[in-house]
Amino acid sequence: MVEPTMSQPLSSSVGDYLKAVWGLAGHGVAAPKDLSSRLSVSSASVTEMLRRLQELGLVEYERYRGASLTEEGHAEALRLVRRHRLIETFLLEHLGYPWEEVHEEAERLEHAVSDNFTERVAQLLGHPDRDPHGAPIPGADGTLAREDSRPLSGAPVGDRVRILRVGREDAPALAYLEARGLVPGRVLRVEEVRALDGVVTVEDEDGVSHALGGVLAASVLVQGS
Amino acid sequence: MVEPTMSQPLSSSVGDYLKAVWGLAGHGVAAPKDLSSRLSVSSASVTEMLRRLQELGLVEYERYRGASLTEEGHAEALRLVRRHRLIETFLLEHLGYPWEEVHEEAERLEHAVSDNFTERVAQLLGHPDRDPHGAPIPGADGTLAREDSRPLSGAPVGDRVRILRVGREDAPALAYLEARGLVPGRVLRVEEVRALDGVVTVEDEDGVSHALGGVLAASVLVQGS
DNA sequence: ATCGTATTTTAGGCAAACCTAGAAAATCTT
DNA sequence: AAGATTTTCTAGGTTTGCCTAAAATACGAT
Ligand SMILES: [Mn+2]
Ligand SMILES: [Mn+2]
Ligand SMILES: [Mn+2]
Ligand SMILES: [Mn+2]
Repeated sequence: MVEPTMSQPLSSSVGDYLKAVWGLAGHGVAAPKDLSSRLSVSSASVTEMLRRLQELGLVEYERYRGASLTEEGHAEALRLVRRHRLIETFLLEHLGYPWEEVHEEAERLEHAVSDNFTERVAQLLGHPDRDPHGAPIPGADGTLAREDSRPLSGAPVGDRVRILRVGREDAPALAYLEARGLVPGRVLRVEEVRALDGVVTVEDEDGVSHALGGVLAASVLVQGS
Repeated sequence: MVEPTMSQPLSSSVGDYLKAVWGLAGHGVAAPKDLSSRLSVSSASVTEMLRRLQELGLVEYERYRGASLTEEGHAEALRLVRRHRLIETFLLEHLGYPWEEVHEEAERLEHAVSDNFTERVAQLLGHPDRDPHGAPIPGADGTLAREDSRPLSGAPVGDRVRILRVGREDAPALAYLEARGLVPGRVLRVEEVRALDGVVTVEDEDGVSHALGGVLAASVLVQGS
């Protein structure tokens, strides 16, 4: 089913656009505005690139609407996401990087490593299925495990939940969460979800309470414990 | 003494040009023709880039003669060489890459990794002073150990010598040498250096003889055992 | 010293990614 | 249904890094 158009390797810009479309919309349509702000690039640049990506057969693009990934584009995006997440795991586990620093390095390395490198790292790591932030690592065959989690901000008060994943990649937020032990695997009890301002208060296993703003709480993904 | 012009990071092209000047001439002057063939780039491109490198303060360039590295350019070249050689060592020792495949991967990764990454790898490896091909690894402070070796092609017949380094980076030659165990550390006895065609015959520790063409023998660097 | 060859530079182009400014289209508000 | 606002596209421009073809320079050999 996949076109055999294995021409030249794609540039890092192209790759980052594909990842952005995937991250924003999955199989759906990503709006130029959202791509522009996610990639920190002018909307003129987005328009231009989307046209090129369509030319390359990587997205389906409709003017004034946005772009969705073709099968080929989707496969390429997932391949990059796999690399990114494996590299993050490697940096943390083998090079001793702090949790909040792995993302930036991976963002560059994902474009420079070969498939050979990627698979050797996967093997070294024992083929993990989640990265240090709890995000699932796509398989080498392009499959991605279904996610079964809800944002902490929508958890019922009183519930015991386990952090499955942290859907953030900016260093300050990650450093803050790690300092409080709010990392994947941690079990919490939901004390309060305040309607007024969205602040969520939780108690961790050591009896310590943490209050998280609505936006931050929404990026902490949990599953019923 | 080093200018504090720590502006934006240099591109991989710029880095590869600097490494090429260094590899061809060290502190001396590298000719455009040699850069052109080493980098597989037209001479017009070389002229253009040398002008830019001068503009950036990385080389001193004289028309129709070539370019030599400034202090800053030299430092940058050595920094890349350090990365390259550490990465090669890491690929071999920790990811199980075959000897002849490490160079190509390192050639790309050297431009994508951070100093942080590099120094963490150095630590993981125990701060090695030679890479898998026997080439010395520059220190983080920009120092490079003096080399005390001679080409095998110029060794006196009858001498016992130890391979210190293999000055080649193309996969076929490396694969050939490794298949015969002609790698750094191996001790050989020089049986014949034929004036006629430069072919060098050596006997290894297991009593096996090897005949190497003049060009290949010149790239095998040895020291008196 | 001059000729012929090799090397280097110049001139002119091209593609990838970015940008700003302004026009056009879509969407939200009243 | 306008009008105002937001979003997107178009037009035109820049930088980096490469190219080919042709002119200029340097060098080696008679
Ligand atoms: Mn990440
Ligand atoms: Mn990236
Ligand atoms: Mn190498
Ligand atoms: Mn390189």
